Amino acid sequence: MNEIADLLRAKGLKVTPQRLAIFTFLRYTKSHPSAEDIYKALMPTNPTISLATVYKTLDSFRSVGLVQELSVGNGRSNYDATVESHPHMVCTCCNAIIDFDSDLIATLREEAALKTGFDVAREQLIFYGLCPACRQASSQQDAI
Amino acid sequence: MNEIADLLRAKGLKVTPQRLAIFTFLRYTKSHPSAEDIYKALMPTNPTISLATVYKTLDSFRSVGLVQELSVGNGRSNYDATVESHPHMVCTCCNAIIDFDSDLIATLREEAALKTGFDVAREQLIFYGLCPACRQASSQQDAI
DNA sequence: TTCAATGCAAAAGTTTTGCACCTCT
DNA sequence: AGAGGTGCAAAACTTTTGCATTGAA
Repeated sequence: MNEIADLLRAKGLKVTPQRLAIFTFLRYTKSHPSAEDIYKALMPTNPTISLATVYKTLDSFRSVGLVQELSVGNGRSNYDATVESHPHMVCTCCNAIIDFDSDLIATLREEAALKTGFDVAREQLIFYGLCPACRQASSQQDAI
Repeated sequence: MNEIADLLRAKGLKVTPQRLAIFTFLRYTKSHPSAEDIYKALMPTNPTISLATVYKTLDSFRSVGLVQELSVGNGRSNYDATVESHPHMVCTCCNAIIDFDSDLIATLREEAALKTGFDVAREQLIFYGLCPACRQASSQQDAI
């Protein structure tokens, strides 16, 4: 009946209202929220949730492979319920983080293993630039 | 005469003993140190240096393009005096960070721009895995 | 001389931890 | 009933900031 509860149970995690809320939120957003973003988003509907629980839960999820933790260099972690390896694009103006796909990842990973001698387990490919909206805003700014 | 002093001056930065020490250290290490690593490494020879100065200096260096700041997900920033875009390999066991090169970066960056519509300015490509030494150590561990 | 850099201490921000209580299984 | 999860407060860590002093140009 409850798909998300089954997913948690399948990973050996107890099903709690907090975990359901956090995972459901992450599953249905594309915003790559931080722990605090998640906490604030869930406050209205889950008034007793605590930030510490959000952190602990995200760590549990990460260690069983239900979410991916990103370090885009903003001093905090951002979370993504899409766990398949994929690159991210970060807007240096509005801080948006968006997903995209690339067929080059496998090749790059092989090259990395070959050139370094490491066993490569995963990767984090992050691109930085201006999103279309911010580019337009800044070019209008230039025209003033 | 002093190549590094000239480099700083060329970027419009005042030349101070602290800046010379920090940049020289970064230039001649391959270890991708954190601010605190740098502070500790310079303490013996520069007993009055402060951690705040290290942070401020690294930020100055970064903003004029003398160093690159990395976020490999260990909760702090690591610094690299090689500013050309290149991927990094991180050992999840001993935390070593090593550089390597790839000709695929330009292609990947083009693909990123095309697929997302962003103006891409830079990227950070980080691979995680086991270095040869740690792999050997862990396989010996397995054999016990 | 002037303006920027330094160093100290305090503050800010994120994440972790200890512990008592609660609740899934 | 028992193992594990939650929530609170405190602590730990990294980084930033304010400000008086120092030092480079």
